[in-house]
Amino acid sequence: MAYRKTPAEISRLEAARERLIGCATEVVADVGWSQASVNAVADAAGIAAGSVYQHFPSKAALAVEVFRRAAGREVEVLGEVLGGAGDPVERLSRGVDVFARRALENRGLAYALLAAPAEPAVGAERLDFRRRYRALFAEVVREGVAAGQLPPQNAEITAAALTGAIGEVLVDPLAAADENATQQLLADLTAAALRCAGAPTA
Amino acid sequence: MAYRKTPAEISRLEAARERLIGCATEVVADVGWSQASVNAVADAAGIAAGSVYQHFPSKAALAVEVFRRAAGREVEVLGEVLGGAGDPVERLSRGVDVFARRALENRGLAYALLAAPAEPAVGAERLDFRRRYRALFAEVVREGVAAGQLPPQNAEITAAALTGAIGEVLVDPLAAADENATQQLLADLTAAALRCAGAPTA
DNA sequence: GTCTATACCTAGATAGAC
DNA sequence: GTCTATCTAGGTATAGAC
Repeated sequence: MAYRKTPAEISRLEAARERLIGCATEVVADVGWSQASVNAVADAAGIAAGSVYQHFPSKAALAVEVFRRAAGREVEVLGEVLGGAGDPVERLSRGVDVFARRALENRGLAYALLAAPAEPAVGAERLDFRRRYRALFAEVVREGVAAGQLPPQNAEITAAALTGAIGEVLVDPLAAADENATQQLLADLTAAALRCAGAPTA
Repeated sequence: MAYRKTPAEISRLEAARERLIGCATEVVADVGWSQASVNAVADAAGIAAGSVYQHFPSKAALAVEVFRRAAGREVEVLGEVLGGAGDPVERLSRGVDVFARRALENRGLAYALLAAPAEPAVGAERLDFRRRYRALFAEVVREGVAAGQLPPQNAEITAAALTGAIGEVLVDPLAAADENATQQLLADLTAAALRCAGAPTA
């Protein structure tokens, strides 16, 4: 009788847990937090509802983990683009484009991350991550101001406007049905974002 | 035995209904939709939970009425400012200021209207009203473009950015603790909004 | 018409068999 | 470890007394 779990046992458990998180993410992207009951998630993962509690102490804990994984990826990608090569305005432009593009490519998940009704624990995470998005935008705006590329401004407010604008576009279910519309939408959104930061219009 | 309600009866019923809506609005502004149970609302109104159903067929119907009243007031006020006197850029500036100011003055209600988790019926109303806000902003932006005061742009996207920026500011619980901070916040927000629409910076 | 009491449903969580 | 069955809590809605 083993007093510790063997490496094989651990990795199997890890795998099951990861699988559960992945399935839960799909369910949430598909039907939203409010419809993602423990039963629905367990069904999607092909396990019994009770078994979920082998991996997470509560539904809220699973939901938070799902949120953190997905939102964390977005913060990472956005951070790389905004902190990457090029002058601040170029990076801002690419950042808005990338953020919006990724969201439009996975609307269900983007909506769940940005706006969909969720339990308080997830709501708290959301506030935290929105602050992170805004902090990333704010930093590049500050750099642009420092470099003389952008006029003096409250970078935090501008960052909030950028985050809000992108979110608002996604919330509208009518937006961007086809590929051409998406391209135009991204162009218009990027233009509005650059104006918002005070960048000279092209 | 009267076959019809007397005027006195009707007005008493109306009054009770209005009172219920008012109390429900306060509860929602105070604790949010998710915590505004029928019991909580009935308690606030000083009636029994069951009596709520004398005035509304369901909790959802009451919630929708609460939302419509409150959101309708905001649309009306915003519409008057944006459609009032002055050139388009002036009106836009005042509109952003008024919208944000009213929201900051009643944060609980503003949060409930703009962002707080809510049941699907309320969520649908919210989408509808956000579109109305955006339509109002978009109209004045179009007028500004037509008048040559603003550069050519997608007015819908700009309007979404304005709505989103204001909403984003409100969601952050850290913002505007004191009066001075509120004034600065409004100034910064208005400046960002005007830049977003391409108005010449002051 | 309003209250009290309760039925009923949904959904999260648990216990014990296998 | 996973499943089945069950318990429980919270909240909407209803029934019947007053």
